[in-house]
Amino acid sequence: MKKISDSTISRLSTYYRTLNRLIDQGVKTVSSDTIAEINDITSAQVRKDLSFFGAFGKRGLGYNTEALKEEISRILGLKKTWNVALAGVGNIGKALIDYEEFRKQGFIITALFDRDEKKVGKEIKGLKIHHIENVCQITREKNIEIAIIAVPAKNAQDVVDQFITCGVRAFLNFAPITIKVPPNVQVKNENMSIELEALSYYLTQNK
Amino acid sequence: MKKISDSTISRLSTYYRTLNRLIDQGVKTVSSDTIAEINDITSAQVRKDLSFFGAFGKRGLGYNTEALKEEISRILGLKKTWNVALAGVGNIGKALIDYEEFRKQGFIITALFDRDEKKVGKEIKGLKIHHIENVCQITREKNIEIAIIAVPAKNAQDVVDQFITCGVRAFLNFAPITIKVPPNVQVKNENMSIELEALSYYLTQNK
DNA sequence: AATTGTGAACCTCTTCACAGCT
DNA sequence: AGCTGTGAAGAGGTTCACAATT
Repeated sequence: MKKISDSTISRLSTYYRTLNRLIDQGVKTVSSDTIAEINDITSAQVRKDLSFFGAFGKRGLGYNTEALKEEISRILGLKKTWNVALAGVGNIGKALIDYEEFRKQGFIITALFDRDEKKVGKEIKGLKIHHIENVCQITREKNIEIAIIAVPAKNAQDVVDQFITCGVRAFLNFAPITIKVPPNVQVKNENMSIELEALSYYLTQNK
Repeated sequence: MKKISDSTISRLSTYYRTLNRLIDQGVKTVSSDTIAEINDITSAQVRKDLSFFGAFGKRGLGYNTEALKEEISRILGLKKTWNVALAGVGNIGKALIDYEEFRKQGFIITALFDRDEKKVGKEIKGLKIHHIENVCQITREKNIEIAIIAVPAKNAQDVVDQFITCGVRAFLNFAPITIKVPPNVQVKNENMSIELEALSYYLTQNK
């Protein structure tokens, strides 16, 4: 399949949320123009993004909200639930365990890992904290497909490498460091300081 | 000044981290090639990014790590500390209060807000939780320049609007919704579900 | 000899604009 | 009449490749 850009994929996610909200409000049909306006983009962008995957609208009418939501859900692979491991049970990690939004979209944190002996063996929300050494055993048992990396920067590459040996191919990385992975593995970064620094840059330029 | 792309700015942040690490290791001089390799990009990209702001290297030699770090720090506006407000003291919000990385880069959370009467008046880490109604008073008192939005999606636009009336022009938004702002206001999004959904897409395509 | 700084070429993403369908 | 789907044009970002400098 033709390579679709990251921006298109992340916009599909926002359309998905938009559609959910519209459906909650009882809206049955929506135009690309309305979706665009809600998300501060152009309607051509919305139509182009969708066109990579098919022709889901009706000319003159727009899109059926329920049907389009289903299509996007299928495209993004949200028809199933995903078993997610969380490595690093610090501040950020603990907050993510309770993060409703993940669960709602079908991402279920089913395994916790840490390197700190004081934490290993304890439970959080009914989930036992495992030592990172046992990553392969647990990953197999729990059928983990995605790992969230919330460990300190200096350990992040190591931890990812271990998960990769166990066959995990998708990572959400919170450590402020570039993780190196082979081409068949995907890393998405969630680097909150980078965004704050962009704001700092903006305010500095526009004093 | 010529408009610099968001990607250039966020790469500057990663160069900044890279330089800090190199300096810690006692490295005095670095080439664009080394910086590139550490961050999995091309050396031309590194040089081009820096060239928008000046000529900081020496041909044949590379860049002085300490000097380049100072330059980037100045460009990004990290020479000062920034007073940051946090709206929404839920899971995510609480984790951010303790997030060392922010403080280290000079982003100091100095005011907390929530709408929940049960939380208002309480303290976390010595910071009193204020009602969102008092946002202008506190924002002025504490000289807030950036606000982190960690409230539920349905309240996010409202809360941002209130901050804008008080003169705040930079937002880090964790709510999974597109915030509308006038052109002189900047919003950066930290939407963790979007990244997970991109991983879900990737795994679904590459089964 | 090594490495920067940069115009030009290239590539990718976005927007335009309109034919085609409902 | 209204709105989609899309080829073509346009804008923007990345990489090339090499002259300039240490």
